[in-house]
Amino acid sequence: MTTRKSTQERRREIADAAIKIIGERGLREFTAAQLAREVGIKDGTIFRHFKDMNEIKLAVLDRLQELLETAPRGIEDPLKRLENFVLSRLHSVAVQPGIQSLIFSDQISHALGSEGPQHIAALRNRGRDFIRLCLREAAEKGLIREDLDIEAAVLLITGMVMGFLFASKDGALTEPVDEMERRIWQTLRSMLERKQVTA
Amino acid sequence: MTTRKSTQERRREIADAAIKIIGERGLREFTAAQLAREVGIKDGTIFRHFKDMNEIKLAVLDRLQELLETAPRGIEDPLKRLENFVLSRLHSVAVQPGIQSLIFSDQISHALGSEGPQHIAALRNRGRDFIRLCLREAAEKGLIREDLDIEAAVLLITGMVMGFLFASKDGALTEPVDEMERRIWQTLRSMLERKQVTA
Amino acid sequence: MTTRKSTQERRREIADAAIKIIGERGLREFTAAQLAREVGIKDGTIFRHFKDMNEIKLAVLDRLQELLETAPRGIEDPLKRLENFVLSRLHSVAVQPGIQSLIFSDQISHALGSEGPQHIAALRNRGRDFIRLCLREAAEKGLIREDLDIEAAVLLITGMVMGFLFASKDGALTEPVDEMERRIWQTLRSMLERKQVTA
Amino acid sequence: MTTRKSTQERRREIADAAIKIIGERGLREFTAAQLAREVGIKDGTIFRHFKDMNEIKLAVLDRLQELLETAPRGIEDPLKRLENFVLSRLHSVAVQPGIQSLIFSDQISHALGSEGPQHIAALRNRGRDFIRLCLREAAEKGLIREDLDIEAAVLLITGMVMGFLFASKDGALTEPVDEMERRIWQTLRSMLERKQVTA
DNA sequence: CATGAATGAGTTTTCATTCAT
DNA sequence: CATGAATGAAAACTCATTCAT
Repeated sequence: MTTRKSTQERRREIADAAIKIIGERGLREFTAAQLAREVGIKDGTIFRHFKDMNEIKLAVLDRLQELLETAPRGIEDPLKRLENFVLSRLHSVAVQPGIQSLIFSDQISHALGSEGPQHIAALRNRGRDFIRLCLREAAEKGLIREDLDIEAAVLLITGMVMGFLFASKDGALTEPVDEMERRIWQTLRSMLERKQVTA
Repeated sequence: MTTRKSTQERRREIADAAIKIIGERGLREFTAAQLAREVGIKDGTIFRHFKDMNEIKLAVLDRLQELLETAPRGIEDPLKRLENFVLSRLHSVAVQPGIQSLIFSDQISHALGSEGPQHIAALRNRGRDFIRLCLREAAEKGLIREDLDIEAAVLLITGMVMGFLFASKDGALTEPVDEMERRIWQTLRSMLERKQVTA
Repeated sequence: MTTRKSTQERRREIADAAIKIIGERGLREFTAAQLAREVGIKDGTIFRHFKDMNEIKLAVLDRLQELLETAPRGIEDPLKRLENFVLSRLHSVAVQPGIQSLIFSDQISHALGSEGPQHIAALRNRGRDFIRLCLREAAEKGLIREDLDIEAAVLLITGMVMGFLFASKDGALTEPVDEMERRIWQTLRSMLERKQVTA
Repeated sequence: MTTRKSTQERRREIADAAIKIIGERGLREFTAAQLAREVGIKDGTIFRHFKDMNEIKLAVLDRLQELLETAPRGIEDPLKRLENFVLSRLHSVAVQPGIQSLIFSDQISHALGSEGPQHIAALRNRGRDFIRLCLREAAEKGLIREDLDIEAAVLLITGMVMGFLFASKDGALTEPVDEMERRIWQTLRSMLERKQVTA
């Protein structure tokens, strides 16, 4: 009955199980036993694939990084690139809330110990950097209003994803998720726009 | 050596210690022993003041509610009311990051068990309701652009606080905190504004 | 709201509460807190009246002795005396099962520590002695069959009370309690009787 | 130093240790730590073999049932069957007093919680049922006196075992145990007998 | 590679007891 | 005489981790 798999496979399985558990049930349930049950092996076996729990947390971090590496490239128009990025994040909130939830909670951050905050900060900074770059390019090309405070806008855009995430978690959305996704982008869009357009 | 205090005092001390610990060190460190050490009593003594850990979590919830009950009232201008609210939240992020952090993480939510999400959702919904009311009133009075999508704006504003919170946690602020606070509100402000003004 | 009573009164109250608790809920519930609640005082106060829990157990023993001191005296006919004794025990089983239950369980015995078994044995021996004396006198007076094995009969009679006690606890009585009481004595009676009588 | 045994073995060891401890030292000593010491493992290890203490109590119940399943079958003569049964119980009192002691104390009953009394009652009722059946058959076959009150006799016989049990515990036996066993059955026997026989 | 038994350190909680008020 | 806060020790579990098989 025992399914034998390579360590490589098992490592991914375990990391994914960890993400699922932490995201859905919180850090308190993130135990070797739960992990093992989720993967379908016995708890002792976990440590054949990972030295200790800390190594698993690091693997989780790596996995998250992979899963988030969806920043669109190769699109000419910076605003279009931003739109893709934002919509993809908003969509991932609706589709796999666990992951986004994980990134914007302090759970792993704390779990990882002293280096945790740095790791997680780095992860989040990638998103900020991407947004900042898009905005700068758009500003240079005159695609957005000149007086836009780019730094504030970066915070606003990253925050919006969170606002959407928590609202959907709390059941506080007054409209269907997919409609809301569009409307959020619309609102954001009109904020960035050159005023003249609407004059 | 023994410091004797009333149960009432101890309960508050313990609840505050809980907030501090969860906010700063995460749920994993939220144990009777840590709580006791923080307060300066023995761990068994905790349970002379609280029936069990769950009761402590509920006390934390109450305390959070108290700390957040700062929604400004009595101000005529809805936009001014909103400004006060947003600035106070932004400021509290800078001053006592633990609390805001707590509200926008799933930590207590999970800790509180099955009813946790509801409790926390209710807490967060208050903020949303307040913002929604301000925006509606402002819209009626013609103080903001007519085509503003109020629901999207609610998410955007709540999210902004989070965006600021996480950016400051991550050391991702390019400017000093207090300046950033002002700039964020400015940016938000100009977004809500009637377009004609800038025509 | 506090009722102040003399230590003497409190001691009896506490001992009675102890009997009630141990009899009805078992030794595991016999704690200072439960005792205090039953009596209507706070747990610390228990130790103003008793040095420690052990002293309470000894008081329980004394109280049991008192409650059992109902061995009838002054009746001429030894068989009548025995009848009174047996019926009174059987009746007490029905009326206050806790006490009898206590005497025939090892609960206090164990609770009292190393001297417990002796104390309890002494208590139970009194009943045996009483029965033995009645039977001997009856034998001498030719009121019971000559070939009766008195020692065996003593065990049989004491056991019968237990048989009745446990049957009534287990809901294993096929007839109403009071009828059963009579029938048991009848059966016992006919066993002791001289055979000639029924020839 | 570590002795490794199968869970199956350990479960039996632990259940037996539980019977020994409860029987000899009482429920208060029935703790995971004592159990572990008796078996020679660490206390936490207990819970690798049993979910919790309650599961151990249930195992004790099962084990008791096994140990008591000695009701003789296949003997034609109902009185002979009864004799075997009674003598075997009396004997087990002398040989392994802990077990009988356990069945006629409220200890496990209370320990098992709300369902405890039922479980234990069921266990005791088996004995009663067996005795009742023997007596009924004997009555039908005219082997015992016609006027015998069967229900009273059932109580009397079960009680007798207890009477013997407690007397031997209390050191109240005036004769050697094995002689007493015989004499008790004799006395009982003569009680059941048809009167005519002795006329 | 996987299991299943064992462990040590920790967790929450209970409890007898002390003592300042 | 009574309370209410505090304590130390022990209870019942839990959990990461080790290792013989």
